[in-house]
Amino acid sequence: MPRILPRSFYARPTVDVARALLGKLIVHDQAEGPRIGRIVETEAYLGASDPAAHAYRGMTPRTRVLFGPPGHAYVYLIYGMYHCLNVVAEKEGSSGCVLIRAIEPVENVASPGNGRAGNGPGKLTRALGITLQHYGADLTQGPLTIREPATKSAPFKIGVSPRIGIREAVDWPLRFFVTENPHVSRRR
DNA sequence: CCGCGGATCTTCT
DNA sequence: GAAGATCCGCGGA
Repeated sequence: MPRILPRSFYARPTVDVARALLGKLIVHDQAEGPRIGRIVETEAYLGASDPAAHAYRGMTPRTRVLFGPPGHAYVYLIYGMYHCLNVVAEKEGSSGCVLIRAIEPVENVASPGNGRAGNGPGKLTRALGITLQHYGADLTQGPLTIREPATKSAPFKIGVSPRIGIREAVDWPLRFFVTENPHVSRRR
């Protein structure tokens, strides 16, 4: 099995984690077998210094996990309908996190109908079976982990752009994606 | 192709 | 009580 990323991977600046997560594998073990997707798009949310971040206004019941140790999952429900998966970064006490915005299907990730399965933050959680029950899950052990691919993937270029769907700090270049990958989310 | 609105509900004010 | 780190389908051009 591919190697699980250690907690030290997440205990560094949020932007570094957001870039380093590109190409890594999200593995969700299920009874029927592991669902696996390759991360191809991320966004960095910097915490206390970032007006677009959920943690910007301080700790609430929802954002509690953001202030804890790195390498845990921050899952929340958006628009009453979709879940979004974030990875807690920085050392404990800081509240930076990385939103996973798109995956490339690798294993057991079904495409519904004609659309793609993982090209959007709400769609990839549905494809991987991630829900609020994964709030706070430790990504270095247990059924939900992030891993280094077993076989080295081909080198790729990282594209940078402003983040999508936010009202504050709209120009900050904190979205990162694998260039020319068809599973990156569509432009607005 | 583009823009608009509806779905749906938790969270915080 | 309103807004929200979304997505899809509809209608018009």
